[in-house]
Amino acid sequence: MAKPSKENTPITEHLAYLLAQANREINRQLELRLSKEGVPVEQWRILKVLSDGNGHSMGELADAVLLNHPTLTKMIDRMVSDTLVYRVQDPNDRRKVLMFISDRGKVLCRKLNSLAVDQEEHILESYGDKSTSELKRLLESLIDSSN
Amino acid sequence: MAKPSKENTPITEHLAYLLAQANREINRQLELRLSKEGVPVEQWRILKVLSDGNGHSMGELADAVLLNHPTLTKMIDRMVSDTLVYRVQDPNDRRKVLMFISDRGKVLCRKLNSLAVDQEEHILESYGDKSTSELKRLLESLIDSSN
DNA sequence: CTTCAATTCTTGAATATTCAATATTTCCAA
DNA sequence: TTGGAAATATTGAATATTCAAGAATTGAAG
Repeated sequence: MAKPSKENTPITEHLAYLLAQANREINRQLELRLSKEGVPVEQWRILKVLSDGNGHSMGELADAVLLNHPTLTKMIDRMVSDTLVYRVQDPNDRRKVLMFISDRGKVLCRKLNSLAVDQEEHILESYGDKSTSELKRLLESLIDSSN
Repeated sequence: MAKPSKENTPITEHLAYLLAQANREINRQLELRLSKEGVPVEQWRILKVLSDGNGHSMGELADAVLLNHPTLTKMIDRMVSDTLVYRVQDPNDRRKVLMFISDRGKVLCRKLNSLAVDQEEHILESYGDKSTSELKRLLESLIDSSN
């Protein structure tokens, strides 16, 4: 009996591939909902992070919304033009810029949240309560174990 | 007691966000390994799909490797320049192009496979056998339930 | 103090991706 | 048959992302 080799495992069985595929699909669905308000997923994430009302530096934001710095800077430029967020120089460390959400941003964020909740509920229905929370748990622990 | 509302759930608890985060992290690690051979993850996927020796049309490939058509076309152009793959017009349907892997592509693919296996083994170690297979199972079923 | 390395953010050029339009071939209904 | 709609792949322009470099500020060692 030959020693089992993983070297020609089909791509569809790799964890990296399954994650990419699931992410792509769920993201596509979310995009579809949020497009009702003409907002890309990343902007919703930004608004959501800022909606705690506190100032967040660009670096902090970039980490939180999974974008690298230059991409975030350019996206924020657009959102500032749309008056969804605004910049304030950090008084304690003038290298930093603190981002805040505007009133207009808050209103938009609420609409987007409810569209996103719709999606989560749709997933819960078709995929099941139990599977969803179990999947979330496993993903969190995978992320933890990767640091 | 207020009715529990999901509308201000932190972003980190959304399934879409957890998937994006996990995908980003695992993909980053894989990228790092494959960069030893200077090959992007998508090219490895392409080689892997083609390494069954059969011809695959561009549409089929695009689905399999999670790229849209124009992006794939341009990536394939590069891989043809590198003589990793080659195009053949499908004799049965001349709208289609069949992609094949070259000998050079096969050699490279074997090296890449073993780098990828390294990663999967690293995940198994730090994350555990049980969690990994359970996560894979749940991801597969999520993908299924999304179609 | 002063100098120099580290941190933070932005910019511009290079690169990659996407959208819409095009070309080719096949399919099918009239 | 044939004429038009559908399927397949590519192209080019518009857009977005990334990489490397730069500007400003802080921190800290000498």
